[in-house]
Amino acid sequence: MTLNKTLPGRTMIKRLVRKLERFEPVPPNERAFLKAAIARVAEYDPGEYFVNEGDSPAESCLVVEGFAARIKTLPNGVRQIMAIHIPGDFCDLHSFALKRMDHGIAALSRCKIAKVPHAKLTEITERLPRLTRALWWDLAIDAAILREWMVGAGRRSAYHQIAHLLCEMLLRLRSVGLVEDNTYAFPLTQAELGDAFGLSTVHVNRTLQALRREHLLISKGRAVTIPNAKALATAAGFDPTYLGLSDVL
Amino acid sequence: MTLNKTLPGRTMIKRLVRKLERFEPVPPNERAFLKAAIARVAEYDPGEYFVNEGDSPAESCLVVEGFAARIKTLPNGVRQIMAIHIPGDFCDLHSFALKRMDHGIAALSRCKIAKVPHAKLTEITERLPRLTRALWWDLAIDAAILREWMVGAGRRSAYHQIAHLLCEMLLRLRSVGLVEDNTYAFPLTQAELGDAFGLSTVHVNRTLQALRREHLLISKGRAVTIPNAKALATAAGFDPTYLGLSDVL
DNA sequence: CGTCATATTGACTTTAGTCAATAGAAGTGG
DNA sequence: CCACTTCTATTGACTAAAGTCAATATGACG
Repeated sequence: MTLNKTLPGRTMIKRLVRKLERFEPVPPNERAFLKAAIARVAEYDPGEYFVNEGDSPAESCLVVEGFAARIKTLPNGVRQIMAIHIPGDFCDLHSFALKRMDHGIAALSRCKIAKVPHAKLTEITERLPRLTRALWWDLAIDAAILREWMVGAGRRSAYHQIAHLLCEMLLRLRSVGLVEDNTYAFPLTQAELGDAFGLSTVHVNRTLQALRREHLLISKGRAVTIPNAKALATAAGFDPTYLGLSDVL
Repeated sequence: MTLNKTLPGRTMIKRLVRKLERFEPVPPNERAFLKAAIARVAEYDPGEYFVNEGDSPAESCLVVEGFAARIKTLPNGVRQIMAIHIPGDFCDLHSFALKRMDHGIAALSRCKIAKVPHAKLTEITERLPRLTRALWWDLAIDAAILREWMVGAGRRSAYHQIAHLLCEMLLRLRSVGLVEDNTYAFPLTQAELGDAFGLSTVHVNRTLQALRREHLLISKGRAVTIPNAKALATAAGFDPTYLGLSDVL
């Protein structure tokens, strides 16, 4: 972990505010409060956990740069990725209510995480009801994404699940300005994709090959290109409503 | 649907308050506010939807009696149950932030549902920060349950998933006083259990038989008895931490 | 008593998992 | 720049969990 306390708060919360404003405008005083709420910023390497299962954290984590994941580890060592977080996401807003974390949070790529003390969140609920509701909305979207994943896990084939995630990431990343030419950074390994969907690495590999064969996906290195978003969405049975985005595909 | 406006608010919110107090005491004024927030109470028959996918509800639903489920239906008609709600649960607290419901809510047994206008929830965020945080905590527990289901869907066998759910329901129902002699009402059909886990009815049936054969489960009609909770929990790999209950198994 | 939903059983199929080997890529230190 | 290690991706052969289809039983209820 690397500490970095000198960056301006403004760029830190830019993407979060952009996201929250999909719900309601965030006036200058709330923006200022959020900016000032960041106690520190830390950097982590891929694979590094910055919140551990069982912890009782005193601060919540805001992703500023890079990708992070919420992960549960079963007694037998098998892992399940519960959520993938991108810049602008509060990855454990809920943790401020929980006594013990039921899952950990790890960096998927090198990433920069802003820490907001729970005391500041409490203060928001005391003094800034509008912002409280905006964060509530963010929690609700987070839960909606989780539900969509749940449907995938229960009812969709490996092929559909992976196609669906690629669509979801396209929209989420686009909404924070991280997609260019239908291309975005996507640092998950095939093993991690398997952990997200409860699939074996082998099966993930074969499914990705199928998607590439059908020209729905081009991947080079850790970046992904979606040549035909509409076709991918159709193949995936993807309906973006749950994301609370108004974006067209 | 049947309307019923005459019941005292007090018994309506008893179980909710009991639950919220696991987080923080709920003083009389907050209790009174909640009581008064109930605009009406409705009754529904098994299978009846009281919130539909795509709705923009103006009120949230508190389960007073009976079981309800949050359900997503895929274009091909396949259903996925996202959550099972019991008395004392707010089943769509999050809906007040969402513009469109990404899932519906249906009665699993005959049930009695108290309706709380979203305006009242907004008022809570304006005037009762403590209660706001308690509800936030409730949302967080809800999400934790969803995550645990997600792990099940991804990483547990049918056998473990079903055993796990039986443990979860035992604790949740006990925490609201609905378990007696290790026995509780459990109105889900085998088809509905399948919808919850993404399993076929046939496979659910065979799995239940296995659990009964091993004397981990006794079921008569719509009631379920867990003769040996510890053994079931071991078989299920069940760790109750995520429920935020201090109950011993 | 008949109807409808629910539960059970058997035979066969499919999806995805496991094991094991190989190939590529990225990163490190000399 | 190269040899070396290590992680990641790919392939093949075989297995197992769970699905599908179809028939039958059981139970609740008007």
